[in-house]
Amino acid sequence: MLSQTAEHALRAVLHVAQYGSARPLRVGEVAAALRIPPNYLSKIFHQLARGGVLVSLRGKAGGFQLAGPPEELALSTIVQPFVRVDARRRCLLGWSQCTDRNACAVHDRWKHVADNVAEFFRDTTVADLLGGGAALPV
Amino acid sequence: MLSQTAEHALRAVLHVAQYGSARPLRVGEVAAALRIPPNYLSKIFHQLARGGVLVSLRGKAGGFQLAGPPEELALSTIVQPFVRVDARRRCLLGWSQCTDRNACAVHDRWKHVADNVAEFFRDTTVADLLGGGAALPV
DNA sequence: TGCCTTTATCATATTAACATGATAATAAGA
DNA sequence: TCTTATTATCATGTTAATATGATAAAGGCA
Repeated sequence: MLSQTAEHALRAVLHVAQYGSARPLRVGEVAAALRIPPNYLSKIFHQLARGGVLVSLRGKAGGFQLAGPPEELALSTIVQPFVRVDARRRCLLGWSQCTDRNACAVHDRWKHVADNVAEFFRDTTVADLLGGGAALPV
Repeated sequence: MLSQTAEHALRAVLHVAQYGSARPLRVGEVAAALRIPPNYLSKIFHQLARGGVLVSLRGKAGGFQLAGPPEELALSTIVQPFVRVDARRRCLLGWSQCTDRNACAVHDRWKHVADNVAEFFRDTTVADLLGGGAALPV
């Protein structure tokens, strides 16, 4: 469902949201906690910073923190830089001209399912997940 | 959502279902109609035959046909040989031990969405799509 | 049997995702 | 200013998905 990279991003942002409110978290700390290759996570964090999800602080006592309140951070925002927005992929059969008006054979049935997925990512925030009381996986 | 290979499989099986009732369709015909590389489709068809979706006939007047009635052919059956069944992937956060009892932070919310997707593939048949009257994309 | 057409299979190339390693730039503090 | 800790960036390696090319095997038919 999500690429490995997007999954790393999601887990890492949740980690920062949970443990990074007092001080910025270093890439190395987060990478070790989540078993993500440090250099790889470094680039993911950099992209998240460019995307406005995290802010970075260089030098001693530096690291990454959430750029805004968890209540306003949707999962779709986190994942967005890592999913290629490919028009072909919006139709199950890869038909680029597939719209409501000009529908492919699976369009109507698939639309409900796809919309459901999109809503999940759009409407679920980091705060929703942290508030639930469920533990974050390691 | 689907890999390129699974998408090819789906489109090709729908094509066979629509045009292959009178006689078997050759790989080359289907590949040309759907703009899928012939050698690539050949292997996809072979896998579909091994998976019981298609039957193959060699030699002159050979080709591929549906192995059973379209009413009994679910999309999940077609796609199954081409999606790796990876336990890690069943949890959005990649947590391999994520179950209803031992849930990750997104488990409950994600479960509904994922179940919805699984139901779509399980409950939608080839007949459902052909009967709708909508054109098949090329 | 011999020929043609088709699927079956093996070998290899291409591309993108995933990951690692090394170095540069930046910031804080002694 | 110098050292150290950190992010930023460049270069490269690895792996899996995607795709191509060539040959082998099988079936139908004169």
